[in-house]
Amino acid sequence: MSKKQDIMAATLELIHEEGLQSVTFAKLFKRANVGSGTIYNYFANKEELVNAVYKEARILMGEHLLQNYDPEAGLYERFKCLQLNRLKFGLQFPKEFLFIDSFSFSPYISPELRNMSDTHNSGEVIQSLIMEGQKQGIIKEMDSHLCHQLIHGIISSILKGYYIQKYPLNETQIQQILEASWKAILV
Amino acid sequence: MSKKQDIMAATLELIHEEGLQSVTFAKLFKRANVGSGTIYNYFANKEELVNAVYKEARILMGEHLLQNYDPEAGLYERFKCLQLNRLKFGLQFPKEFLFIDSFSFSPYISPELRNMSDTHNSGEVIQSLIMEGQKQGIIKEMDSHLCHQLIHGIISSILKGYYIQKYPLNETQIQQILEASWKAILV
Amino acid sequence: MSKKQDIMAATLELIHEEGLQSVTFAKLFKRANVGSGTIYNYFANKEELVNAVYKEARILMGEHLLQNYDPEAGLYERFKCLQLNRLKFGLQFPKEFLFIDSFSFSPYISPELRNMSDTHNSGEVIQSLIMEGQKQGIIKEMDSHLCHQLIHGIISSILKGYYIQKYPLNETQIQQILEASWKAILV
Amino acid sequence: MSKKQDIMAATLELIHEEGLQSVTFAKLFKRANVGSGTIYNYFANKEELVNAVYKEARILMGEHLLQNYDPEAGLYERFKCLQLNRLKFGLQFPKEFLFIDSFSFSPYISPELRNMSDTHNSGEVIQSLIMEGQKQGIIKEMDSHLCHQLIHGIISSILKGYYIQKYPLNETQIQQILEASWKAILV
DNA sequence: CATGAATGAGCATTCATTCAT
DNA sequence: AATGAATGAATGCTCATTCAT
Repeated sequence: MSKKQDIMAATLELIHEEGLQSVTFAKLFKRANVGSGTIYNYFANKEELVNAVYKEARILMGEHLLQNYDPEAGLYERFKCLQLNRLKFGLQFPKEFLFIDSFSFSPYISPELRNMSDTHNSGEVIQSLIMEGQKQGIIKEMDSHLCHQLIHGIISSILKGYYIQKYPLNETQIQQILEASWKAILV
Repeated sequence: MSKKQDIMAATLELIHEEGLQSVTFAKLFKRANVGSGTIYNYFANKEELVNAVYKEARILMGEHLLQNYDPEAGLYERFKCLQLNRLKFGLQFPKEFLFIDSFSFSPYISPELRNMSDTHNSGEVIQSLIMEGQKQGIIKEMDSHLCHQLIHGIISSILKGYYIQKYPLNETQIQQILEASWKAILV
Repeated sequence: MSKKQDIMAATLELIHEEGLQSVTFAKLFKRANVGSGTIYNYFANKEELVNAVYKEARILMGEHLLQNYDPEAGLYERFKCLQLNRLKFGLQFPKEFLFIDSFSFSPYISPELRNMSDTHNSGEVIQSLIMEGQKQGIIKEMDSHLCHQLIHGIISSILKGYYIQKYPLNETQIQQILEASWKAILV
Repeated sequence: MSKKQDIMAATLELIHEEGLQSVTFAKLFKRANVGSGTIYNYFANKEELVNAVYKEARILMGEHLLQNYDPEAGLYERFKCLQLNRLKFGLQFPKEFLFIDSFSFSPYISPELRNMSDTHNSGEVIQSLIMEGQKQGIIKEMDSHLCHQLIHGIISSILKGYYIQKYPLNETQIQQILEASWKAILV
């Protein structure tokens, strides 16, 4: 692995373990096993580093959100696929998921980055799915952003409870969550 | 207002505006209009101060969560009351709500404080409401903590979207959210 | 005991226990059981307080150095009396002795105070005793201040070793010390 | 000279001039001509710095105490050599001598360091010299630590008087002191 | 590219001192 | 006379950043 990747991996780990506020460069260099000046060959400063880590995590998430997505499938099938992909991403990449969740509203992340469209524009896919459902009279008429936020919020919240071991998340629970989030927005 | 309250109010404001990591004592003293040593008459260090602010916010929230709660009312009525109280608390006290939301899983907050039971134990009220509904065959059988997390998560997520002005939250939207969170957990 | 004496006693105790550099007013007020402003009714600042404590210790020592001194006694008798008084003072008042020993050369103590003549001028008594012995050909001819310093130094040094329990100091040892210091300055 | 040595030299100077209690980092950095953070590349904190300076001074003293010491020489010759070495060390290195003298009983110096054996164990050499003299019936029978303390005390005390210019210390005085300290412990 | 000693602005915290009560 | 909350200059220390090697 390159020095650059060592540094970014160490950054993500440390933020996950201790929170951004206690991630010092001293800890970072020790963890990444690089000299203290090395980072400045790759990043102009701490903020750029954190933003790069954020961007990488967003790209990774974007790659997962549309996996196995079949635009030809039924509305419910497509909905379930999107929700499941998000949930599975959170289960597989907890550090990345939490990092994105925490920093998406942080002033530390540049606005352009925060609003970047995920690979393949998964955000727009969800939005149009919602509007399509509403046109068909299946999904309740409401502000599509509100609706979007609602179903994302369920996944985020469930994952956070899982991370702190409030409950297990096996196949049964996962199906319950997908159904619940679907029923929440039906007419 | 006492100096102690000045300090705590300034702390909450600054955390809301810039995040904990950029709350320096210099900013704090300027905002609270006190001398730099004054805080140490009330708090041993920064961590104790933040914990005190957290505790106060939790107490405030606890006072709101069970307002107008009628234990004799119907299941749905009681559910709506609890969800509405939480939503209204978030609307009325955005700083306190976000602070609690962000720090409830932070190592900065002492475990005892994090697990404090809210005034009147609103948490238990919700848990038993869920179990009551499950016994009656109204609410879907699932891990009650999962169910609890799910309905809280909807409120939190919706509020965060509102705070960054993704959509308005007036009476129509509020009713939609209450219904959506209810339908999500029905059988 | 008056507040003023409480403060001075606490000061001496704390200097003895932890050294001047770690004697803070906070510790002082706690130990003396007075309010933090009280000291300023008696002393303008910390330096004045320490100087007052020094002066009191010097006065106390001065009162002991000439006890039972018989100007009519023989030279050796008088010498032994002076040395014994100094030694006994150190044994009876270790805090005062060490405090005087440490601060006699410190810039913290005002020059006037450092050079104060002890009650009854015990310093001059010793100096003239030395010169008298030199005139009689009993005490070696040398700078009288050097001689004075030499015999004082023996007592100081022996006491410091005793304080840290290097050896006991009972009647046998005391007699050995008096003899040793006497022999040191004989012709 | 390296930065580390610059810092240690400045520390010793400042302690000598103003006492430990007034050695602030601000003064230290100015005197040593280094940046304020530089010290932390070498010492974890102020206490470690002072201890390092103490250790260096002790090592320097240890190197001087046994200079020209001839184990085959007569008892008096050896005694004079040891006393003279100590006295000359104090004359040549007043800062180091006073620093060691003041801090040897201070809680600021770690116990391990305080009890370090000087290079070549000069302490043990003196102890065995005393015991040898006692066996031969030349030196008075007394606790050997007491005896040791007595002859060291004379040198320390004389040096302190010299430092504040109470008297000169040229060849005549030095010989008087060596004789006096020898006579003090004879039978 | 990679390093790490050196830096100094900025930080949390301490503490002698003041002053209204 | 006695108090202690309030103060802010000063302190020890941290840490992102620079730069000569």
